[in-house]
Amino acid sequence: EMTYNSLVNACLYQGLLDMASVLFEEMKKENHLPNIVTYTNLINAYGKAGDLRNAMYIFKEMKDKGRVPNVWTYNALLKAHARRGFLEEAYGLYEEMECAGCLPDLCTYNIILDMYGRAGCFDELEKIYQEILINRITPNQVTYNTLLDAYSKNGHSGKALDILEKMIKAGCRPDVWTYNILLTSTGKEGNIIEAGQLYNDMKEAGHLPNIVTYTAMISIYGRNGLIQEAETLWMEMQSAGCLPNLFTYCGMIDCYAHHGMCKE
RNA sequence: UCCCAUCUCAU
Repeated sequence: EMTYNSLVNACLYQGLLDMASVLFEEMKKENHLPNIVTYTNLINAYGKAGDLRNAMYIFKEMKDKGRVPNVWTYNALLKAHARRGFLEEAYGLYEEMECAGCLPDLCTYNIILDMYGRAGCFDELEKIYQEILINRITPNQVTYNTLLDAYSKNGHSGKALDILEKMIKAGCRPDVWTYNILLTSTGKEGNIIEAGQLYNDMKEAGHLPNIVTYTAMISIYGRNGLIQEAETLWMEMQSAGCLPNLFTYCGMIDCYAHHGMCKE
């Protein structure tokens, strides 16, 4: 039974959802009851795949079999709905968890904040943020990054700066994600110099750029015809031991394609 | 109050 749980979870960890579900079914046929971690991981995997139907099915099944969903389970299901844009359903789950005696944690709130941010529902977002404070939960880096991303993506750069200030005042150090969010939105607004400045600030603050940073910067330069700069970063990235991924290649190819350099 | 799973960024 422990072996089955481990096998299913190992498959999920490797992204082998199909294999995991085969083992999961086999496990049940042999009358082993999957544990809550296994159920939660499966819900997560289906959620990531955008497969709400199966995520919900697993959730129902676990309840039928007497496994009691915990915060992690609800968070997984919540995120699955949030990412598909099912705001009402997600909020329903949030209320359901309260009824089930399952207290929302900061992850729960972060997921909901992210959901409203993506949807551009700022009134709801503010309401949730207040709820966090009322419940005397201390926002963490993820919370601030989520808020920053929500506001800066929607053109509210002034509000985003307020958040950043709040974050720092609260003693929460901006991390790589924070910088990535800031430089991406700054670049999209056409402030290329400022984006480059943020990139330098980040390094000076002792943060190593990651693949997301490089991809964002390369794309910013590429969109603005600064091919040299994009190429320089491309090489800098490799010498830093950071390998380009599909996102990075797309950024670089776009850069060349939009400036009549198809050969490259 | 053993161990394992959940939240935010780039094309």
